[in-house]
Parts: sequence; structure tokens; C-alpha cells
Amino acid sequence: MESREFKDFIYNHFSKVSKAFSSPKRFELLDLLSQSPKTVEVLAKETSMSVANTSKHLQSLLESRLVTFKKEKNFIIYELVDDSICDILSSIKALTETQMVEVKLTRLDYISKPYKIEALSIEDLPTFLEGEMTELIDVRPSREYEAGHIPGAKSIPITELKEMISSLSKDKKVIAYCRGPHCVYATEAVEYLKEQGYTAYLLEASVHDWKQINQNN
Amino acid sequence: MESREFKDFIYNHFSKVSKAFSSPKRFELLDLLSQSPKTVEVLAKETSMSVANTSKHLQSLLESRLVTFKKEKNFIIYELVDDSICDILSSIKALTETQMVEVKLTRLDYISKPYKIEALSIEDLPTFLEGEMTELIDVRPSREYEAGHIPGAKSIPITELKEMISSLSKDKKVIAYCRGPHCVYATEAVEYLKEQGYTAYLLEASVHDWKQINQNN
DNA sequence: CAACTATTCAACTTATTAGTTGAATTATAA
DNA sequence: TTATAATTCAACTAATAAGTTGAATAGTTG
Repeated sequence: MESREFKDFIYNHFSKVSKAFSSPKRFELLDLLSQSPKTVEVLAKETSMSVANTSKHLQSLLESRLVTFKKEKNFIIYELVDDSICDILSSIKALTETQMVEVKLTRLDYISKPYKIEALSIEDLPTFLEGEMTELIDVRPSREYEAGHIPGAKSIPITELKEMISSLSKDKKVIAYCRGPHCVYATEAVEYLKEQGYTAYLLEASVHDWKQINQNN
Repeated sequence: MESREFKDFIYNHFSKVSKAFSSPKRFELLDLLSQSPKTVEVLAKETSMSVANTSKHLQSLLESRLVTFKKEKNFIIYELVDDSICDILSSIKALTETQMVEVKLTRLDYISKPYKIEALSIEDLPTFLEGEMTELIDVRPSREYEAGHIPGAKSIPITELKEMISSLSKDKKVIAYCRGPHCVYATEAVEYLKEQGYTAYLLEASVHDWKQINQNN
């Protein structure tokens, strides 16, 4: 094997894996799967794609070995093969925000709502949680909560916030988090909580961010 | 702005950055630039592309803001905008090797040569360097050495190894490194040194790997 | 200024990709 | 076994990307 042939071979493979991230919808699929395993149907609904097209994307992700699936009843449940994919997703997101300022601005703009929302970073969390006067809530779908959550967090899916709000005490500060800074569930939750007279904060971090920082303990 | 519209906007941008990595030649360009800034001509030669095509790829990298350039005389020198790009490159390489076994096998196969070569990992390095009986050599082009190298390493570009070999003592163990495990310069160097009767080892790591491990000191 | 060099642009061909729709497959449950 | 629900396949269209060649531009040096 010639040197050039060898290089072409390996760079072809590197780029094949990179291609998995290079379509907006496929990136979104991987991002959703980084929260928890999901069925084709759920993925199609969340990404606003046809089921057929979702399936096709999943096939291509299978081919580049970034996802696997398991069967359960007559559902096929897809999941990421490796946690390092989450790291790659978040490095690319971070790079995008630093290099393409418009993305950061759009996000901040989209998140700023009539009620001023105060955002905490993951480093602030421990000090906030000290003392019993705060409550941490995870507003993602319950499946994602079950697949992994920040210790001490209570599951209140955004879809059920209205019904479950009474379980939260107005004497406590409420901290809401969701899939990460590019997901709007937590923003919506904080907005609603403030409207209802709660003291609420946004945690701008994902479970994955939390894990990365706390992997040593 | 609607929720779907917002998602489409940000995922479009994430994928735009990812697209930079998704062509084999562009990945190779980024990989070369991760070693040191380079001119269009050098990049074209190293990747076996026409200058026009190289330029076009560089334009697209400029557009996705992964590279910048500076002018020097009538040369245009491209460089990466951010060190985090190196991290992304190496995560993708690592993921590719774990998921696509054929890549790892091909690399190991390509590297195995008539002379059995012993490969050291970056963690082994400090113990090997203790005592004055080893010599660490950097066999990349001198420009890349100048842009950054492992402390204590001596620059002996692979192209000049024949002439410079006399500067190495046969009483010392020689450790050679290059751009990383997917670059063959160090392998070729070790092979040649062994033929000439030296005790030589391959360091399977890049300067970037070294920096990552030693960033705290 | 003229000659030269490095780089980019423009026009074009070929190949690849995203997405649609409707039919086919597969597994479960009645 | 049949009906049903989940998923995939196949055929097609429209859009995008990679690469080639040759001309254009811009900056340097004699």
C-alpha cells in the first residue's frame, strides 16, 4: 500500500464518521439520542421529519456505526454506541457558538422573554443547592430523566408542569434544567413558574455537562 | 421566532461547522494545519490536490470560520482559528478507530515493517527520558517543529535524516515522533535508524496529545 | 513598468445527498 | 391466521458538493 493510498483510506473513514454530523437533521437526531435511547417514531416527531426519512438517516448512522438498536416488543429503539459522541456534539456546539456569533446571539435573543430569566452555570449549582431552600427540577420527557439525571433532581416534564406545579413550594427557589443551552424546555418552565409567582432560575447545562464535571467523584 | 424555526437555525449552523470535517481532503487539510500554519501551495502538495481545488476548500473553511489567514510577502498563510479544533479532530479519529476496526487494523498493518518496531505511548515518555541515555527526535518538517514541539526534542526532519544521522550517538536510545499515530514519518525514521544499527523506538503521539496531558504544568 | 509568482475565480461535469410518496416487510396481538 | 402497527425499502426529484481546466487578479521583485 502506497503512502497516498493509505492516507486516502484513513481520511475517507474519518470523513465518513464526520458526515454523520454534517446534516442538520442528523445532528439533531444524535443530539436527541444523547439524552436517551428513542424509537423511530419519537425521533421523527421531535425532528419534524417523515418517519421514512428519519429511518433513512438512522440507517446511515448505523452504517457509520454511531448508533445501534435493540428490539423491544415491536419497537426498535435506537441509541448511541459510545459516550464520546456526546463530547463531540458539545465540542462542535461550543466551537460553533464561539466562531459564529450569530448563533449565540440568536439563542440569547430567543431565550430572553418578558420575564427576565436568570441563568446559572453548572459551577454555581452546588452552592445553590446547599441548604434546603432550593428545588432542582428536570423538565425533559420522563424517559430522558430515567436514562440519567442530576442527583437530587425531581422529574417534572414540561408537558406536565401545569398539573404538577402545586407539588412545588413557593417558599423554595426552583432551578430548572433540560437538554442543555440549546433546548428551550427549561426556559419555558422558568417563564411559567415566574408568571405563577415562583422564584425560578434556569440552569444552562445538560446532564452530560454535569457528568463531565463530576466524573471523578 | 417559532420553536421549529429556532431549532432549524441552530442545527443548520452546527451542521455547517461539521461539514468542514466531512470531506476527506478537508479533514486532511485541517489535520495538517493542526501541526502548523501553512501556505496554499504546501497544503496542495501534501494532500496531492491541485492548487485551485485546495484554494476552494480553504475558502469553504474560511466561510465556516475554522481557519484564518495572514499575508506574508506574496504568500497567504492559513491557520486554524482555535485550538479546540485539534480536540475535535482527535476525538473523531479516536471514535473512528474504535467503531471502524478496519481503520485500526490497516494502520497497524501499514506500520508493521520488516524491522519490528516498538511503540511507546505518551505516558511512557517521562520514564524513558529519565537518565541521559535517550534522545527524543521530532521528524516533522522544521516549520512544524518551530510551531511547537515536545520540550527536549531535537528537530531532524525525515527528509534530512540521512545527512543528520551522524549527529545521533549509537550509545543512546532514540525515540522518534511525528504528527501522530496516523502519520508515517516516525515509522520510516525508526525503520531507517534500526537498519543503521541504532536502538530506536516509535512514540505514537502528537504534540497535541502531549500538550493535552501536560497542560496543567 | 514588466515579468513573475501565488492565489482565487468562473464555468462546467459528475457524483452524492436530502427529501418525498407509496409499497413492502416484519412482528405482535386478537 | 388475520389484522394492525412499526419500520424499512424503492423509485424518483431537486439540491449540493467535489473536482477539473483555464483565465483573472494582486502583490513582489528586478
